[in-house]
Amino acid sequence: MFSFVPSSNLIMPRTKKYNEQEVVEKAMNLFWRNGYETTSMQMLEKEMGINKFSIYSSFGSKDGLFMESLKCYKQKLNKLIETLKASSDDVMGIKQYFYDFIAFTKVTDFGKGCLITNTANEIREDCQDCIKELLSQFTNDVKEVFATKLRQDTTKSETIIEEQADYLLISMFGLSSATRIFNKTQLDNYIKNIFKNL
Amino acid sequence: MFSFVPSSNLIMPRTKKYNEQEVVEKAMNLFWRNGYETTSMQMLEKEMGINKFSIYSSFGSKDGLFMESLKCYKQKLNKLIETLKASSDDVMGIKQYFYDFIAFTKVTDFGKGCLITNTANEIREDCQDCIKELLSQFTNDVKEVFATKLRQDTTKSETIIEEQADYLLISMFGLSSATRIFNKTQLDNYIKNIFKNL
DNA sequence: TTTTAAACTAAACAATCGGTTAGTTTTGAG
DNA sequence: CTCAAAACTAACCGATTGTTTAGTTTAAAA
Repeated sequence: MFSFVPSSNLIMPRTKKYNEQEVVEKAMNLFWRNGYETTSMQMLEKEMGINKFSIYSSFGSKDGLFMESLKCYKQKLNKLIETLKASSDDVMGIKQYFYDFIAFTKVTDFGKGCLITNTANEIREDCQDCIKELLSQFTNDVKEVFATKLRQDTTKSETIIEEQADYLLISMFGLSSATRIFNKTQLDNYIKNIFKNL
Repeated sequence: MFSFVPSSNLIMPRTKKYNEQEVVEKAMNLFWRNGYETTSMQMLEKEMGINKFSIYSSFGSKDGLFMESLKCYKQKLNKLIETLKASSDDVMGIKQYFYDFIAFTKVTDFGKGCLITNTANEIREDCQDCIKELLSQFTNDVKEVFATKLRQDTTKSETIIEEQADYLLISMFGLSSATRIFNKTQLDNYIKNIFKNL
């Protein structure tokens, strides 16, 4: 949750020099590149361009900032999902979503993978429930969108739909891992093969 | 590198109470479960059952211990590769390797993923070259074994071999990611679909 | 048994971690 | 203008990080 926003009838002595949405995006990118533990408050201060005090008054704690970063990440990812939902193509739409994800993770030569899966493993036990929850929520959403797309082919049984949706979902995990290591040609080739039997 | 081993003509006042191979394996498992940063020397002391001093005299630093853990991990992974090499099956042999990997990562209900890919993202920049090197070395090895297996089908062109080997390699990355999140049924289903189009 | 050097224990190291707080600056309502 | 309260700066907090070191124990060679 973001910091307290005063209502207009109270006096408002000073305005923030920074935009919380903007700085949280910078924090998100830092977590995405370096993971949770490796990203120190010092690094966050520098990257976000604001003081520690400001970070704490806006986000409460490092964990709080990280959670806000995850929300920010998820919002960006949701835009890709919305594009997929809006697409008139079914299987080809999903394929395009795979390509969109590569572009989304790209930094210079390689991608940053997926922020959630990147950090899910290293996070302390008391935060794991939260991130696991976020992850399962997200995977369910994506799988459902995949399934809806696949159902446009009415010749497919519901069992097959379920199976193929799971298959595509896990393939997405492979892709997100792979963006950090493999080049564009290899990734394109990977996607081509994934969709061969759909 | 392990600690100094004195030659037999020197006097040997006292023997180590622990076996370096054994304790490095315990360290490896801890890194595998928790990642690099989250795993503290304190946790390592407890898990390895030896004192900090002993860890430092044997492995020099936390980084040194981690590198040794990676080597240990790679050795275990190599055993799976050797099994695959020895197999008379070609594509089915690779499929079995996928199943073997799931069993390899399994802890209780879910898997631990791949130690290298789990930690590659969170590691500090000065260590990244090393782990990236290890990773690319490993991926090249695995890809070559896959390619050799695929070549047993002489109807396939070298272009197709190359393409399919890459495809299988990246699919392995997906699998390693997926072991941490998806259940056995979903993983089996995933593997089934991967091999459908080969 | 004596000797000696490595293995061990435990306390302490500086540095950094996430987080706080006292004090100053700023700004807009009254 | 005045002034109150939030935004800001910077120094500081205890705890924990990885690492070292002084001192003790131990076991094998002489």
